[in-house]
Amino acid sequence: MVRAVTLKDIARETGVHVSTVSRALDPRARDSLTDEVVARVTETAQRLGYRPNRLAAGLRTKRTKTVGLIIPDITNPLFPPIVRGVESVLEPAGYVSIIVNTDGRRDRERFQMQVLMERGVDGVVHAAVERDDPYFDDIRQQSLPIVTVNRALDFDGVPGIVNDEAAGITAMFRLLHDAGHRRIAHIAGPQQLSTGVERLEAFRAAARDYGLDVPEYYISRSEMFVFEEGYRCAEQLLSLAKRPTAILAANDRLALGAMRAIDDQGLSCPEDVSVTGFNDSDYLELIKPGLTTVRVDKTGVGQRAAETLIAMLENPEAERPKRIVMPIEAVTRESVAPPKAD
Amino acid sequence: MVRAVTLKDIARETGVHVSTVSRALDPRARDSLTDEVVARVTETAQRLGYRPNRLAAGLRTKRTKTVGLIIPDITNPLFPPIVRGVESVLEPAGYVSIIVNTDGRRDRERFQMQVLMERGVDGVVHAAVERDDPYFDDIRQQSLPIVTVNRALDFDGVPGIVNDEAAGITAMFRLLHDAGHRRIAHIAGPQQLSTGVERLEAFRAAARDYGLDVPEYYISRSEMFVFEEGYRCAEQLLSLAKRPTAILAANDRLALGAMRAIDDQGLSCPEDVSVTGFNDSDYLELIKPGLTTVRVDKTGVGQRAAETLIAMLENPEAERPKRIVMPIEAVTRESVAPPKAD
DNA sequence: TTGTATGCGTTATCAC
DNA sequence: GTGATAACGCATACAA
Repeated sequence: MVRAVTLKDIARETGVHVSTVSRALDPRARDSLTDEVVARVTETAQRLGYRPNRLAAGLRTKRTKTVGLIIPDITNPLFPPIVRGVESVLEPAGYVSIIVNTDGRRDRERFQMQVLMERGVDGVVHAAVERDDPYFDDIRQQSLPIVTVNRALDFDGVPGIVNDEAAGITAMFRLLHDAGHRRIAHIAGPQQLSTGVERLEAFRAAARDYGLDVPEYYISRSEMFVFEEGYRCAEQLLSLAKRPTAILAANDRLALGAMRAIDDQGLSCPEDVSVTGFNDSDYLELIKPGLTTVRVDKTGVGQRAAETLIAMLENPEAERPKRIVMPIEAVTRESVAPPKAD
Repeated sequence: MVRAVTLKDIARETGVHVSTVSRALDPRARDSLTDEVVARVTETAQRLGYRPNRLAAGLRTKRTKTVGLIIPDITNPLFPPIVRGVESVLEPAGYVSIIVNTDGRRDRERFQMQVLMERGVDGVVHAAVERDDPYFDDIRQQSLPIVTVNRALDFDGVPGIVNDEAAGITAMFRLLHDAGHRRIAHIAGPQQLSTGVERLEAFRAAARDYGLDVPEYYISRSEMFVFEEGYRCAEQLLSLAKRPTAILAANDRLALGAMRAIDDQGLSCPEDVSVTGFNDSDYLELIKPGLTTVRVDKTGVGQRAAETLIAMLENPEAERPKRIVMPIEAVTRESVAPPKAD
């Protein structure tokens, strides 16, 4: 930190008291002062290059205009656009964010939450929640405002901005079914994440709606939303006697892993096996075959999350939304084709 | 912010004075106290779940254990690994970072720097500097410790962690030359960035070393390191009467744009035109043909930058390094092939 | 070895 | 309308 211009300096310079300077610089208190004083103070502040010390203000007011942003891993391409969305709303409102990574580990989640509390964050945008984080009870008791984004908690009380998982999965299922597929397998996401369970449930529901009886061995559960797990699960599915003709993966990274596995087995996508993803990650348009997937508005969820949090901060009494579901869009590329005749 | 346990609470509970509690919790002051008191205080702190208020401490000590991290745009895949590198070093040292995006705009750079100063950051890791930022003079006078990463300033006094641009470009040039190319063009990066100029200089030097006379019209200057600019510059180069057989691009995104342009002209890479990039962005292994490029240790530069900054913070008197150059590695994939016979 | 007093920069609550 | 004063939570120089 660095010696900076303070209210005291301006007070000395203008010949008024510090508290007057403080008022003159506060839009809400300004009108109790003479226009002349306000003008002199603001001019001097400008001239001296005054910048408020947020630490001191925060110490006094208990509001730091800082929010925590908890994400699993910034190198996962899903999150940078969410982060930008959050910040695009925070910045004009005068907030900054402190970003912390959990790497999907619960102990780190708790630890990082403590780190944020030490810094006196006004609230938290949480993009790394697991369905049943037990420590959330504590958090709620401390009444620290939290909004989850992309994922949701199993219980209410914490607003969550999520995507329309059901619509997305249904759209992918329909695409595959319409192309003629009847042996459709699912690579499910981790079941401790809301996205994992909801997409699996939606898959089952879609199958039911289409009157398709999907055997249990057509559902392969991944441990994490990563390429390697997609590869592993796809290998399993492809080795089945009754090989599926299509794989509906719970996200893009799983889908990419599956595509690689298909390739490595001497098969090809989409001729032998069709594949779909979820998220529409940024770089997907560059790969071949283009992955048919569900586009989610990553920036949008981030923005909504930030807006929701700020609303909670500026108006603590207002009723909090429970869950905001954002619309999705199906993106058709080349990874889906009709199944080969048997 | 939320009502938390303070030193005062612990003092009341243990029957000693606040200052004693403060000392007992400070490793450097601890040894001036009775073991018994230290034990009682730490036990109580533990039990009550005490967490220091960093704002108050920072207000008092002028050190917040917070650093600013200025980047152009977190959605540019080059930066997340750098950010992780920085944080992997900051976190164990008890620091957090406030990340701000400049979008490559100077006015935003200044503004964000102000934002960081208001927050009392101890120092800044700057990944978005332009070569001759004029306001850097001010900054240096304020003696706010700064380290640049990935890019460098033209003048000394601010340590910079950079990659070995010359070695990277030379390696790509050699690959192309060894494959038989003699008509090698360059898509240069923006010349207000150190990476842009240094890679262009290195290109010229390499050509000289290989006794190749590269005409000026084989050098196409991009305005930004983006796909679209790579496309535009490549179109220019491909429309030349004496079409180059290889394009050495100043980074991966320019290279990808060039590949698309080649494709759109009915040509193919690498059969008709070879292409190389720089950075080895994360998703490159997924695209076809695989891009031959320069791998830079993104996490590594981030780590070194954080280490350097922390060293400056903890030991302000020590001499500061001027420039740290990190080694690179050539990555050979499929985008380079011998030129077609004329 | 421990307690007392003070101040970091700001804002809020009093007076005048 | 403006000034004086206290307090936020902590760290430290000084006393005892």
